[in-house]
Amino acid sequence: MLSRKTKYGIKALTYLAKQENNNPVQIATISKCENISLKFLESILLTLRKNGFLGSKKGKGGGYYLLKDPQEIQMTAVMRVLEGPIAMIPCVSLNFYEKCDDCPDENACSVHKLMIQVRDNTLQIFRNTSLADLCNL
Amino acid sequence: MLSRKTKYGIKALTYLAKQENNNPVQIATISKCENISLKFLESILLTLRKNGFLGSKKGKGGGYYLLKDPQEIQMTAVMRVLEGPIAMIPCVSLNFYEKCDDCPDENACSVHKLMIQVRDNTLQIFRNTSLADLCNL
DNA sequence: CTTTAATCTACTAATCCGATAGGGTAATAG
DNA sequence: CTATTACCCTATCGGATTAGTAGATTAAAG
Repeated sequence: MLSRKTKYGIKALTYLAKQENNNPVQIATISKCENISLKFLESILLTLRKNGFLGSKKGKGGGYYLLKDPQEIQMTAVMRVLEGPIAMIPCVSLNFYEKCDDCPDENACSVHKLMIQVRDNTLQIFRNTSLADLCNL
Repeated sequence: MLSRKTKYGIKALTYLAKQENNNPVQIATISKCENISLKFLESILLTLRKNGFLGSKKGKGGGYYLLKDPQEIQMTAVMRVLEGPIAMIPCVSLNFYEKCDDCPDENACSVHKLMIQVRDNTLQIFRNTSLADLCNL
């Protein structure tokens, strides 16, 4: 399941990408327009800033704004920052790999092989989709 | 993330499918061979039985056995029973649909459109994979 | 009929994680 | 200086996951 965090994060990024200019937008504005809990959105935008997606400006006229061109923002990067692993199980994760404690041999595991297929397919979709694509779709 | 329940369930099904004959196999046997907590596995096999995948036999010489040919068991069915929705978000789920409370218009939602693609791809993999395929892979 | 080997059922518990709320701090514009 | 806004820390609440415990039920074997 996709967490609300990721869902809200993507929605917020989309909102920012749709702005005409790249002026700072207040958290409260996004919160209202997208029906997202203000405090929750606050923490989400913070992580997006710390991971290089967003810039921020404090005080009057402040807010958040995109740091990169929406076309340069791959969904793989967004997903990994907000949701964590893209794979459904750690033993097939590229960036969050972890061995299963019950599997003596990964290559003999039926679940492993199945989930590698799912991962590869999902990965391809996210790689081929940028934030700009999301706005146009 | 794939739950342990699903992972163990698939492993157990695979184990049963690999048996020469279709004689009942005890929970304890599967539990030991696949390193799965006995009581947890017990409840998983129970749900698989209640959903028509497995038969059971009580008493001496009892255990669980497959009710269908492994080739007839689609991974979509297994996933839906054990894991629940295949989609990453309820608003794009075929069998577990639920409207998002924050979305006034689904068709305008960027997350929605993205997740439909992921769902379709994942679904295709699960549809094209049977329990027999898992054993051979 | 008794023993034994299994599944079945129900209750409980620990742990973790998602989601959200509260309150205070820091920076910035006017 | 004051209002505005992002920043940061903490606590909480609920629900799902992953088991563990105790006993009931059923069926086969002798």
